[in-house]
Amino acid sequence: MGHSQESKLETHAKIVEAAAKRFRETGLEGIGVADLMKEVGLTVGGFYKHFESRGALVAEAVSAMQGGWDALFARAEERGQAKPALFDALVDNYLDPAHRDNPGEGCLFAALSAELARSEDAARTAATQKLESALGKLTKVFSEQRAPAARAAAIFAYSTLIGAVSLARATNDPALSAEILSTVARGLKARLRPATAGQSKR
Amino acid sequence: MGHSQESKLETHAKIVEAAAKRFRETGLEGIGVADLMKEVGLTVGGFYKHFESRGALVAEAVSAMQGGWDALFARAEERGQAKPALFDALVDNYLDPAHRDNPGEGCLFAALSAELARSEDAARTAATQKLESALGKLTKVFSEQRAPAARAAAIFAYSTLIGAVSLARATNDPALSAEILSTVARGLKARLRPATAGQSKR
DNA sequence: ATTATCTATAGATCTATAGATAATGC
DNA sequence: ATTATCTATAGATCTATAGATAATGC
Repeated sequence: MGHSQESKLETHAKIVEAAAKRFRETGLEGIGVADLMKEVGLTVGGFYKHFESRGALVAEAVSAMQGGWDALFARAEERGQAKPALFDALVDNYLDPAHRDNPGEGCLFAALSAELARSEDAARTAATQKLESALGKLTKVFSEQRAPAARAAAIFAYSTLIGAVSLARATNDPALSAEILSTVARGLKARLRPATAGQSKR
Repeated sequence: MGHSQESKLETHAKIVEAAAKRFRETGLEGIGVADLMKEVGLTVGGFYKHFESRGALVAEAVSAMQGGWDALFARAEERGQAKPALFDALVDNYLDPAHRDNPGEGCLFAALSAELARSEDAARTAATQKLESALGKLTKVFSEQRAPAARAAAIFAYSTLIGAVSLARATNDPALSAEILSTVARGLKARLRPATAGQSKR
């Protein structure tokens, strides 16, 4: 039995992390409180000292779900990477088979949109914040356009990405799944890649 | 107690219809066998004379799920509607708030992709057939292009539609939800609407 | 003394099966 | 006689709570 208040905070964070991964893998109802606690090396009984209810954990876990984009944005910033190259990197990363095959570390929306639609408001509010945050970042990639056009491009591209991974995961035909990912990657780059600043043709 | 063999077929079909609706509304695990039977006016016990397991019903229900597109394709055929007008009708219908708000009668993939990814092969195979069928119809809308380009356009547009409705359902911010639907509808028409045959500009 | 975690369990599910009942259809 | 459906229930979940245990921290 661990006991310090500091270790309780660590425990809390570990439960949330495990839930953030497993919920994306198994769905929001695909794993029970007991199994989540076991994954962190604890037992059921302690759970309700950390969360008011299972639903409270769902909301916290949604807030904690990070896809792989943050690193790409950070790297682009650091290297002074141009917008078109960043856009390509985001698309390639999102539509990589590795993302399709590892929902536990992947995009919240590709994994959980449908269940979020049926969830308590706390979880949906957390998801909405994640969505606005992702759209905000993506909008900057299109900043050579006027603000409304840039936001529209972000919403359009994000929808396309999420739909493609959703379909690629749903089918059990590997060829079709691969075709969806590669086709949509090509399509997004051909149709939505931002122009380099001051560049009107490529 | 109804008993004839003919009425058994009717009963079977009613169970599948109810499941096709309720699974899209509540998720594949959101309603139990007992409640599904109750919805058709029957009790649990009879279920396993109709289906070998709950999973067998899931697969049959997936096969039975029809979105609203068939009617639009039929009407276009009948009226000799041009491709661009049909494309616009498909987009507007799919991205209508009524579709977002009524998953039970809507697109299989917007409602169940993530759960299908975790389902038994029977259900995923049924879903794959539905997907190929939808892509096949949509590919014809782009038939003024060469075959590979038309199929690519269909995959791209379908992904975008599914992602948009997924996001519009997930958020609990009504303004954002409406913005996603209208933005993606405008974007698809601007970027992917097929040209009328023989028409190089609009 | 407080509290983070443990064991144990109540109460509410849900799938699947067993055996009874009452129509169908030979 | 067969069988479509019914009632009842076994066995396996899962959420949440009660009460015990053993460190922490005043």
